[in-house]
Amino acid sequence: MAVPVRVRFAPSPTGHLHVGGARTALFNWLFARHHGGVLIVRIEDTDRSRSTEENIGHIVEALAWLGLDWDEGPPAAGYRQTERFDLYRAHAERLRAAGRAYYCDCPPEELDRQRKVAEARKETFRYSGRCRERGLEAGALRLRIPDEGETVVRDLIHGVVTFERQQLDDWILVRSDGTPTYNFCVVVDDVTMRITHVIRGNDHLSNTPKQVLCYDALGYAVPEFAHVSMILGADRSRLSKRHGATSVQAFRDAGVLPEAMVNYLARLGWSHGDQEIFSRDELIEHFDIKDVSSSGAIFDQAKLEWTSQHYLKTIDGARLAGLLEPFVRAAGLTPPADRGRLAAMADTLRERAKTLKEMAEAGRFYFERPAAYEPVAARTLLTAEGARRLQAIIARLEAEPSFTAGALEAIHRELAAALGLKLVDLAQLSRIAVTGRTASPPIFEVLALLGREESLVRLRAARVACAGS
RNA sequence: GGCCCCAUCGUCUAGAGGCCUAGGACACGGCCCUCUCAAGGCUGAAACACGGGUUCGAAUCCCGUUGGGGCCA
Repeated sequence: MAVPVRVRFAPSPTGHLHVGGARTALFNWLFARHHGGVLIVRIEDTDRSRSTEENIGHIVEALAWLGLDWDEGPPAAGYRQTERFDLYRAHAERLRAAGRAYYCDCPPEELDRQRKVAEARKETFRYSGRCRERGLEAGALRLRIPDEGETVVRDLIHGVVTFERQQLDDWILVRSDGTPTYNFCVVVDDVTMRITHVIRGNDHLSNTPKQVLCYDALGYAVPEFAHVSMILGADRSRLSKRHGATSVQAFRDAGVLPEAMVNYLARLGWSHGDQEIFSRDELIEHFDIKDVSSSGAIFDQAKLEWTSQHYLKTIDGARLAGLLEPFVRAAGLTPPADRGRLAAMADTLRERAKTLKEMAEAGRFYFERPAAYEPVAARTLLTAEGARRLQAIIARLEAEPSFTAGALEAIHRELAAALGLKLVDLAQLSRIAVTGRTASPPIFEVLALLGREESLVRLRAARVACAGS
């Protein structure tokens, strides 16, 4: 491998990290790691009005949460466009001195007028080139591009994409107020950072020929490009807030595991045979940019939840307990001080929840006594007869020395047989008494985890709550 | 409006001319398991946008149409 791979992820800090951005970052990261290359994070903050320090923090935090590390970039200095203006100015000057760029003082109103005329004639607007040979000393700096021929973009995902130069024009590198334009900054940055592969969103494909022309004018080799399709909402339009949660942070706060997010995002538009679940190492091993789909992909919340649940089911118990704890607190509950005990509780919950948030809610009864009983079930279960049955259960449990799930189940079974009932009759009674609900983890495990004392308190309370008692 | 990209089940996709009476996964239905709910197992329904070519043969190649998305401001 002659040239080491150098890729970059270049977010604009105008908001939280969007899942589309996260996927682009992931693909860059996977590409870099697969090839043993370097990933650079660059902050594109030239839009000062919308870029904030806070957002940079959010993006960095979200990347870290996803486990995507970078080799160059923040917090080191020099990786923000606002810190690189000297570089842009120097390159602009070089182009101007070499005659590859020239100043233009055409008033914007005139340009607008021409644009409207072109539009009315159903033509592509092109700058007339009026100032090309005027030798102006100031104004907006335009790139002089060849009039004829075509500019070809070789894309690793789309193949060869051809653009007629007739459709392109002498675009503005630096505005008359001295600020460099987006496309110019990107080229200068990618060149000076020695980027070998530009992996970015499909929305930039149309800008690429302009950039290629700029590389040419600067005398630099054009990098490889890979334009990744966009993530769409259910209506096939670009995924945005109105489609629901779109920021990585929102999914983190909902309690989706980072490995689930990474797995889901990787499989959205990329595949490796029929495999659905990939470990981080498998992703790195199998990832090939050529396998990335060229068509847009709809973000499917249901599949993300399935992926999330898969990881919840398989994650290490101790780690699960650690991750669950803040969600329990966020639900206004107090988790047990004993982490092992929390892990045991989480163990009974893990295949019943799609997110950590759901898990905390589903396990609410572990941390507090039921404040109420599910009304419909209470009406049929917590009756005078229910009270008698509860009393029978209580009597047996009071005498039971071994409070294990196995023993508790045996007790319920024996009692049911003795009373001429089915196990479900007593199990549901205990369940609503202890959890307040009709659905919960296996009730005997719940009782065992709660312990004799707490279980009995709740069973007695339910007996008292029975109608006619 | 011009240019560019895209098009296999509802969704993510496998498929790189014969292996396809189109496979997997999510979601959905049924059955089984079962103390509830889940999870799990089995199973069902569900797609090559349309029209032309090329070829002995096309989901796969070419052209067009339609539809969607993006860029330009």
